[in-house]
Amino acid sequence: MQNLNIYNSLTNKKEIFNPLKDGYVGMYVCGPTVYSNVHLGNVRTFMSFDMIYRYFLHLGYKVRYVRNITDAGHLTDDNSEDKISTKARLEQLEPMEIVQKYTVDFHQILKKFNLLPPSIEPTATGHILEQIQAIETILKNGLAYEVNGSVYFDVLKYNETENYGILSKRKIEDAIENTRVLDGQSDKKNAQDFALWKKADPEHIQRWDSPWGIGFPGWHLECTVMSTKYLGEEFDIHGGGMDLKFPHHECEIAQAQACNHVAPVKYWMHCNMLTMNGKKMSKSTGNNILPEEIFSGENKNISKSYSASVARFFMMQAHYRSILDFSDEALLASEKGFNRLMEAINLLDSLKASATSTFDVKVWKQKCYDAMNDDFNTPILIANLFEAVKIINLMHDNKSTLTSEDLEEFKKVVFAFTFDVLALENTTVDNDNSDKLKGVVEILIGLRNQARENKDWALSDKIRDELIELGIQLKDGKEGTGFIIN
RNA sequence: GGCGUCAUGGCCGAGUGGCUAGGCUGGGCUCUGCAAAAGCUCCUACAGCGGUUCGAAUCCGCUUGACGCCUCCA
Repeated sequence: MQNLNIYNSLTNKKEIFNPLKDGYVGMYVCGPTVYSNVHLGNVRTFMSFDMIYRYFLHLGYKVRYVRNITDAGHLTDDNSEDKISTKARLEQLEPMEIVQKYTVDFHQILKKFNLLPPSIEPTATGHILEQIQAIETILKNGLAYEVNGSVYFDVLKYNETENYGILSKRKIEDAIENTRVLDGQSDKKNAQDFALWKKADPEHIQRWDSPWGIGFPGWHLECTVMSTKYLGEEFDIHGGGMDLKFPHHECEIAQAQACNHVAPVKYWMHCNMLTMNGKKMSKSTGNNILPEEIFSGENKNISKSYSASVARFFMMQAHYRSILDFSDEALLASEKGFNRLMEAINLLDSLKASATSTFDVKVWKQKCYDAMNDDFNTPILIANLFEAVKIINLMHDNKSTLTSEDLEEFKKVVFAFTFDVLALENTTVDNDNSDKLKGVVEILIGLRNQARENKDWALSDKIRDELIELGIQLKDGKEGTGFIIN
């Protein structure tokens, strides 16, 4: 197996991937908080890790991929109620109805973008007991304290022997200086302490019994507990959006260290933000676009609808660690490029082998792997796929050749990267009516060819132009006329 | 205010010292009855200023600008 380099946010360097156990990968990715519809920015992160998951599978690893559903615990701005409870009150539903509604939406959307389901998808509410046990352990280890029915993690105490800020590269002294002023009615000893367990006010709907009274778990604990339970005290990869790096992931490290006395994660991976109009997409600010709006075209930021595959291709054309700005213009360009790629792939099966090869398939194949092995560089991979497009078109025009052995290898690699790794779906292939539709188009092509032989250009052009209006484009080539249906 | 990231040609977007990224757009050519498609080809680059170096988009410093985190966020 070839060396795979991964950019580790913990060290800010690319490192050769060495799994804890040969041939196996344990990967945890922070999932959504299910109190509203996922927007395209959320989708980007999950799509990036789907690509990463798929590439590991392609390389032959056995992967346990855990992605949670956060269905409890995230507080709103006023710190009095969590987001799911707030939404439940607003929509007059049970919190679990809210959770169910948006979990179903989440799954449907990801399926449309062709994401594989994770191996395990645990929920926070399904792991309250484990969270209480973890809190007890942290209390026992002297790194948390109870105040008035709530339990807080003692960041300063932890920082005496460990490094709070190891991931986000913050110095706790700076944080203290900068937060000294805002001193509230908080029970916390220090502003940077975070809640492990919060006492529930009487009106709080989501509530569980605990050794410290009725309450609910803190918002960083679930990931620590669930990753430990399903992947062990140490595991290979932890991923999530860049915006979770601090405080969420920093707190996860602290909690895991406080419980198990080991660094939980070998490689931290962070996907960058999808922006729109230069600003981060976000649920709370409303600067976002929903997948359904992409599919329907009903959003003021786009001029037309786009397929999920085009959106996926658009995102795969940027590196996962780069900020990507969403725009109609960029989507239009991606759609054209995507169609060109798919049209070439549609020609692959009709290509004929020759006695010699004019193109080095082995070198090209290695370039594809080199791109992916360099921290999952999908834009470079796609550039290489466009080199393949050129070869396919040249072969189609009999201007380039491959031996049957090379051709088989070439097809295998093109298919593997396009469909298995990038997980693009060939929307240019037709649906159930295709055979009949194709037959009709073939008849029209025949009529047009007769007209052309008779130099009846008026008729031949009429057939061509009326077909194009229906979205059927004829392509005249040396070997006859082909067509694509858009 | 603190910490951090980024600034590439008309647009999107790769590239951690010397060698064509790629896609989209625009011009020219080949093919074609004419187009389209396809192929070939061309144009406009590395925010600004200074430094290191034989050589920098790539390293260092400063300036300007943008964004992210510091509160829930993928």
